[in-house]
Amino acid sequence: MVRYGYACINLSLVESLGKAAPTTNRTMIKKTFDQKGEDWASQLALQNCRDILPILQWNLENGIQLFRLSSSVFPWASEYRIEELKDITEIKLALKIAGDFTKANGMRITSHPGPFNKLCSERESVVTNTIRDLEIHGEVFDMMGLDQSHNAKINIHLGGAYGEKDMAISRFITNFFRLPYSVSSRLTVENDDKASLYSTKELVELLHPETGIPIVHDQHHHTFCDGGLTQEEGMRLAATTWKPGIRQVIHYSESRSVEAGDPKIKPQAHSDFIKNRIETFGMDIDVMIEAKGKDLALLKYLSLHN
DNA sequence: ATAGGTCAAGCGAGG
DNA sequence: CCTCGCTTGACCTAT
Repeated sequence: MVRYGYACINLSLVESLGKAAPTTNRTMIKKTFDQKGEDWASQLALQNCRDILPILQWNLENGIQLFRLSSSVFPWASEYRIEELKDITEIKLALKIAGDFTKANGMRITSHPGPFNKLCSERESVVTNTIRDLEIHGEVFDMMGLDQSHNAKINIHLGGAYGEKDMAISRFITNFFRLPYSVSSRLTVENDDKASLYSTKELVELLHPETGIPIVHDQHHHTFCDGGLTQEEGMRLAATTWKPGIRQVIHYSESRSVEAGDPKIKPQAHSDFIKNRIETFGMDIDVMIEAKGKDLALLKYLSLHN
C-alpha cells in the first residue's frame, strides 16, 4: 500500500485553531537572538518540541503516517549545544514522547535540512557548517529515539557542480565519511531540479556504490533533469538503493507556474495543490507530498483519488 | 491589530 | 549585478 505524507506545517490545525494551533517553527531573527540569547532559544525550542505530538495525533486521526519534521525546531542550534539548554530536561521528555508515539503507531518521521547544506563544497567552512547542521538533525532524531536507519531519513541534495561534477561528487563522498553515525545511518540524497546538476541516474550510479546512500527520486525535479530516464525507470532504479525492510521514499509536487497559468513563475516552484493522479506503478512506497497547501493538499488529493 | 519589509547560511539560472 | 527558488515562511516594527 502506498502511504502519503506532508512537510513541516499543519494547515488544518491553523484553520481550526488559528494562533493557538501547534507549530514547530517558532524562531527568531539574528538581532533577537543576540539580544535574548540561548535561554529564549531554549523556551522556543521547548514549545516547538511540545507541539510535535498534537500534530502527530492529528496525522494519526487522519490516516497520515508519514511526516517531515521541520528543521527549525531548535532556533540557532548551530550556535549552542542542545544538551546545555536551560530546558533540556523538559525538551528531552517532549521529544521522547513524540518519538514513542511515532513508533507505537507505525508512523515515520523524516527531515530535509536546507539548501545551505553542501557536503560537496570546495570551501571547508561550508562543509564544516553542513556537518554541524546535519549533526543537529541526527541529535534531535536520537533524542526522539527514532531508528538510526533510513526509516528516519535525513535527506539532502548534492546541490552543487562547481563546473566539475566528478570532483564535486568525490568531495561529497569524502565528507560523507566524516559524518557521525547518527547522520550517516540516516542520510539520503535527492535528485536536483536543474539539468546542470544531478539526476536520479547519476546519483544511483556515481554516489550510491561508494556510500550505500539511498536515493530519493523526486518526480517534479526529474522533469528538469531526467538523465534520459522515464519516471518509472527513475523510480525503479532508485528503488535498488533502498535496503530491505526500509520503505522507499519518493517526492511529489507539481509546477506552480502551470497551476497558476503564469509563465513568469519559475517552473520549479511548487504548486499549492495536487491536480494530477500520482503514478506509483504498483510499487509499495512512501510518497512525500511537497505542495504549499501541505496537509490540505494531501487531504484534498486523497478525497479525490482514494 | 495588521500590513509590509526583513531575515544566517550556498548554489545556479535567468534577466 | 540582482532576484528567485529551494527545506518550511516567520519575525519585527511602524502605522
